[in-house]
Amino acid sequence: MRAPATISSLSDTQQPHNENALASSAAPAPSAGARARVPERPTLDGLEAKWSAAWERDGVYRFDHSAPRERVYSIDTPPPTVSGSLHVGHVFSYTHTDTIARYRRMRGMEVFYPMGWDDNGLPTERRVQNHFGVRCDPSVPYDPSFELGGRDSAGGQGSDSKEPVAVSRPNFVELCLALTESDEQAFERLWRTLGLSVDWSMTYTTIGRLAQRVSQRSFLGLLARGGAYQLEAPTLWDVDFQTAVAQAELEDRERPGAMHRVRFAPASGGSTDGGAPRSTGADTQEALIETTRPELIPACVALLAHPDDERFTELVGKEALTPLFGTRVPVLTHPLVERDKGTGLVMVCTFGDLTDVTWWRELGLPVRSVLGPDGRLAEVPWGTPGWESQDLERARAQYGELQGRTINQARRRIVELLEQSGDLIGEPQPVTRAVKFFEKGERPVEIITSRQWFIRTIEHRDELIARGRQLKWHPPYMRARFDDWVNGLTGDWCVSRQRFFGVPFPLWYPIDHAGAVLYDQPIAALEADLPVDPSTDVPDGYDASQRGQPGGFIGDPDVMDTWATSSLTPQIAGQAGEDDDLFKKVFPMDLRPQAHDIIRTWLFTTVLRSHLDHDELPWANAAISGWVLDPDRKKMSKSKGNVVTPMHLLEEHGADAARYWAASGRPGTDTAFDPQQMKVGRRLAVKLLNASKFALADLPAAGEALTHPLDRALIARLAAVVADATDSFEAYDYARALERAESFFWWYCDFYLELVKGRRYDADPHVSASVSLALRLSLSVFQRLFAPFLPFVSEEVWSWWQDGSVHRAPWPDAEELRVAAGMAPEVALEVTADVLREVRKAKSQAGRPMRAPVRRVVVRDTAERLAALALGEGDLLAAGTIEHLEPVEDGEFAVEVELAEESAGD
RNA sequence: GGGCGCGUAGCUCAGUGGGAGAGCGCUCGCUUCACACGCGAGAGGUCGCAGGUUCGAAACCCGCCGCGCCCACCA
Repeated sequence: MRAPATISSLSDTQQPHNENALASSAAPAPSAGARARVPERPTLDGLEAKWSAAWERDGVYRFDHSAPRERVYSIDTPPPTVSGSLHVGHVFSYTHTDTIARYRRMRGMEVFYPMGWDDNGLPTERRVQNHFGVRCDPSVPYDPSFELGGRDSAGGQGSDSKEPVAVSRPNFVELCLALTESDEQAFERLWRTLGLSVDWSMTYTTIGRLAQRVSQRSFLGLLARGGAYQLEAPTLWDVDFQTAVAQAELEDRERPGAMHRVRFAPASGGSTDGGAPRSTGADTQEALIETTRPELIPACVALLAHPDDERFTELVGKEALTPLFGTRVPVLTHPLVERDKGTGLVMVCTFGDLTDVTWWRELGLPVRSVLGPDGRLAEVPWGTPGWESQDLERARAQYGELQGRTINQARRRIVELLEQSGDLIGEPQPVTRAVKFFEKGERPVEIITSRQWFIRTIEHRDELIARGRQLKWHPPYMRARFDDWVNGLTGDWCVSRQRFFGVPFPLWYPIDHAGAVLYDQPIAALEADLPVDPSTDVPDGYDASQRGQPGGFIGDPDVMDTWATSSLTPQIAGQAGEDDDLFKKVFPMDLRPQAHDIIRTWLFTTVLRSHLDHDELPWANAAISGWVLDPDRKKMSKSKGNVVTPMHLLEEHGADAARYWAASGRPGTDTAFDPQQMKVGRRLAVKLLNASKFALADLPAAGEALTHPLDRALIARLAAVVADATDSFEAYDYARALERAESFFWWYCDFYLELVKGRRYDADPHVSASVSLALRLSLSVFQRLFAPFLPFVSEEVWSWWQDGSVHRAPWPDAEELRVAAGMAPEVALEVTADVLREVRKAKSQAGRPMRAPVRRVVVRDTAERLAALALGEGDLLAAGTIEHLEPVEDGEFAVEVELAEESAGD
């Protein structure tokens, strides 16, 4: 520990960038006696442009690859979806992360803080299709000289009448890349204006070659270890995008529907296959079911009752006939059937919902599929096995009324048919029920049987729960959402998508001499060839002419789920398998910042992939930010029309002010969008300018030590604030760190600065020496405390008197301040401020100016506080323009103020 | 149906066992030599409701009400 006298030696500790920054954290004096360069009229205008250019030029945020592992703090930055629009939510959450990054950097860490752009996936495809008027057709060969036909912007010709132009997948991907590039530039401009301390030399994209190599390499590894498999199975399917989707991508939406009560006639003559229990003869009990999806009646494969439901004991074991189609279906039991729902009897279709899949699987029911991938009822082979009917002609005729129609059209039609046949009992009852949608889709998801790739997930459930406990969550209660999700998983992760702008599966399949594709014998790409696009690249041992030919090969047509790439952001940013030295330094990462709505997707899948590939957590900490709500407490969204353009926000209020608002939102908490808070932030920034100007302009020489009791008390209180802010940052509570620094700073300006003005302007250097030192120390601390939040104004005021960037200056150290303060009489500052407040009140209530002279002040207080008051008496008399101070010992604090006559002085 | 979070001044929020607070807004006053993007002062609250623990509850426990979010096999 240092003695107070050594403070003066701190004047030479000013360091060039962060060299061994942990060694010392107080840097109060301007370098080598140079006078501070304080502008005549300090302003916030133009600071964003000035300092973001300077930071870029000086490489202030450049990651030092030579730093040892122990000094690296790595951040798994969320790559924003660039084809989406920018909104204030981005400003909000990215600011949170940036304050943490800046704090760690000032703590002497080399911060690995890359930016990524999430440009693959459906949102980009949709924009490209509309923007360029094209459609991707993987069967079209690549055209290297493909030019856009003037379909975009200026031309205008044909944009309304023409069919979309079919282009190859590589050409389509080129168009996606072209369009996302301009989006990415807009994002980068915003981030730079906001002051994110990102190292822009490490930017990646989720469709880039690096991301593709890492994704394909990871997939091939899983495949080789048996962690990935393909299966022909019922899959969640979006009929608009015509692709499989994953459980994690579903959301519920309330939709109006109708409940239909439908009659199934008993099947006479018993079962068609001899094994099943036979009807005992003349039973005539009808089976009534209720359904919201009558259009799936032709896909019905069974009726189910609860095993204990006595109402159906007669029926169970027999068969019923589907109305209209006359297909025999067995009546069975299953414990998942709820007796009090509907009629107690439920129709199982292939497939109406996920429960149907469960029943189908567990009861070994056949598949009778009517829905095509385009969401229309497909042609079905009546009369072939599985499509029998009591009356084939009628079945064909009735089904003909439905075939080719969309689900909704078919539903309307079949209700009419059921009415006509008398199988609809009563009127359909309107109901509102939750329906599962693909989160980006516009029609409910269906379940369709198809061949897809899966990553094994379910069997790792317990390990994943354990990983969740290992991870430090900020705030801690967010872990519950992870646990909920993992415990609720019902199937492995389907990662294949029947789309184009994504990472292709690095696989081909042989075609046998009869022309059949051998899906169970995939040909994996060679590691050295990654990334590959199997739609244009040729597997080892084949040549291009064999594509699609008997004895040749065919490429896997699918791309990976966007989360299959995003789940590897730590590996992509850290260049796993590309730059092992870098990867070892940054992985596992220190921090994953993200919003709470994608815990089940991004956070979960990243934990899973890291667990499968590296057998460890991808990061030590997860900091979960909330959302930005509009003043009505609803989530801000484009569709509600309440989105404020972030760039406009930064221009109007200034980046520091916007950051102040963002940083006031506590971790994990949804926060209302509030321009008022930005005005408050701007005031704080202006205050820092002006307080710095006061403290630094023409400041008399600093002394060796803090000799005045009020100065020592101030530094002691400051030490406590630094300790509090530091503890808060260590707990990832940037909002608390800001709040502590801010409230003390306002107190400092209102009381301390006013109290010491007399000594600060005193011509006698013996009088001004201590306060000069205190002002330097305190200003230096405040400028650094605010640096993570208000990087622009902090850098500005720091530059007036210090070399190097404040953002590479050491974070203030509470212990050093305590040592400098020595045995500080903190109560002296308290009681002096208490009396000053009373004097101000008296002047205010008398309507007099603050400099109005005071003849006499009587202070009643305890002996202890009066003794402390004596220590600050000189400053108090000057600040309050008081002639006489009269202490009276008394238990109760009370102040009498006698103002001088108004006419006399003025 | 299950879970998580929230409910404190008109607004945005801090406060987790012992004086009910901050900022904004509002009212009044002050051209004070860092700052009028300022300074000073003031008004304003049965801390969602009801019980319990405790000498003492805004805080801890139980129940209820309201809001938000997540999850669920929602026929």
